[in-house]
Amino acid sequence: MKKASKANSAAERQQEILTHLIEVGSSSLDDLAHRFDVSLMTVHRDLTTLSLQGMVVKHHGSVSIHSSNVFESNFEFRSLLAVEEKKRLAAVGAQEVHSGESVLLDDSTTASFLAPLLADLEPLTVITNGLSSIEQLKTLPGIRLITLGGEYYPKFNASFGLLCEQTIQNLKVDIAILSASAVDGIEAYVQDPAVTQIKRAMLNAARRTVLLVHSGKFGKTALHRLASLTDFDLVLIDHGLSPEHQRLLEEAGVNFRQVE
Amino acid sequence: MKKASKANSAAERQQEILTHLIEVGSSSLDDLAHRFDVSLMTVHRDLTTLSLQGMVVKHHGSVSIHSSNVFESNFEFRSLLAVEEKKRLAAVGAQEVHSGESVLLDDSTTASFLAPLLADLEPLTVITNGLSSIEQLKTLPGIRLITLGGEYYPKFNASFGLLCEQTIQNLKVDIAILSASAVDGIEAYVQDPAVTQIKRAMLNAARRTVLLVHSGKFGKTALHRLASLTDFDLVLIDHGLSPEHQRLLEEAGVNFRQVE
DNA sequence: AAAATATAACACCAAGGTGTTTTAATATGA
DNA sequence: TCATATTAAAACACCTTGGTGTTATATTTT
Repeated sequence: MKKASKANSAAERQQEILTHLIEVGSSSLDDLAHRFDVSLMTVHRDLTTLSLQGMVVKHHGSVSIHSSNVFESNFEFRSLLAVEEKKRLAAVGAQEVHSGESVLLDDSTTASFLAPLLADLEPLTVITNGLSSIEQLKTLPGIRLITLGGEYYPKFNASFGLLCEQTIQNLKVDIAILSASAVDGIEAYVQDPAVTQIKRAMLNAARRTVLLVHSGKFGKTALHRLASLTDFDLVLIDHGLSPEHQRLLEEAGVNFRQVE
Repeated sequence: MKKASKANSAAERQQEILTHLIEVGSSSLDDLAHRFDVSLMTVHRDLTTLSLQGMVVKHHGSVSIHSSNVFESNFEFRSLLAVEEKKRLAAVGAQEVHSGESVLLDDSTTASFLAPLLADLEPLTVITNGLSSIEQLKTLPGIRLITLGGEYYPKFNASFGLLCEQTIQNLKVDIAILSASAVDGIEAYVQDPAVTQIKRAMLNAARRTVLLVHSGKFGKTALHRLASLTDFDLVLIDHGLSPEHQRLLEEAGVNFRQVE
């Protein structure tokens, strides 16, 4: 069991509690107090804060994460999942980008982890519709940032729609780095039609395409098919991929690499 | 002389000190200590903080603002000037917007003050290229937010360029609310060509147009002519406008109003 | 009604911010 | 160049604030 690291601030502990709750679904207050080594009162206070933010729901003596469908696809929610794996994927993905190139990043959390790693590669042109990436890139000197506009979706913290698609159609970039919601067989899937539309446009606008995908997304499916893995020039996956899936990819001729 | 209002936090006082320094250019540490009613030591500490941020430069016994040309046109810099007047202008400007309409906001600091005031007017569609406005609007429920993409300019914390212009040309909105860098006679001027281009496109895309302009900008000029004040359906100015300018506007038939 | 859980009230503690005093560094004038 | 005055920095103590735990009171469950 992961020992709860000593939180040095209230906000941090609340984040840790939330992460823990996402993993286990729900918990008793007693257990949380013991696990994070604070009093019951403090747990109460933390959970009240989290529930005011709409992150959890309190019952009598227990809490559970607030898992409406809406929430589960929230940017804030997704950004808490498998953070370490995504960061490693992003780190390896960043190595595919070379100084002087133009890079297209999608709205995924994985891409937003990649953004700050591009600082060293200046001069560089980065194009993205993700607000999180934009916020990080705007502070980096030497990076030319092109923002993609469109209709803003809070669920993804990014802009989509016709306006966005048309803009992308006017671009041609060196490399596009995307993620996907699910992979079944050698097909990549995405939940939302608006997101699918933009990712497709991005793929068409790039000379090289890279897919970053967490192994936990394999064997699942989502509503919209984005592309085959063979359509990508490179697919990066973390080390948790099952042997069957590995064999499948090899047989299909997918150019993939497992990081670490 | 404006009495320095009691700051309730260190960061706030540092902001106030910076604002003061922007107004007066430079000052002795003694004067600052007296003016803000703190000890010399605290002034030292505040100024060290500000100089580490590159905002001011310390000399022996005095400070001056770090006024490179770059800095003077920075978004952060401009956003400190005449904050109160701009907020009042924004408040009155917000009254021109009606529930259910579509609103175009430019990249100005004045417009960014207007953004949070739109929360009550839902349902509402807001379209802007200013990151500051976007950040504020994205948290408001009931507001449909359309972001305008393009090449990001750190100087204005917003996106401009051909991509942005083309996007705007595909839009038609109820009302556009803009600001300008300077007004000479009845002509409104803007410093930067990229900004001018986008503001012009915004004017063309709107049925009603409103200009928010601080009285301190009258009698000055800037590189690019944006439009005549008569081209705007309404011009809002704070109460500091000189009688000569008032007469000039009246004679020219400008539909203007002085707030408060 | 009794047990369990939630909230409120209060006291305590740690951290950051401030002022005073002391010491170091820098500028000024002969 | 040196002595002196002025300013900067360091050290320390005080105060305020936000966070925490304990105890007491209220609420909910069973």
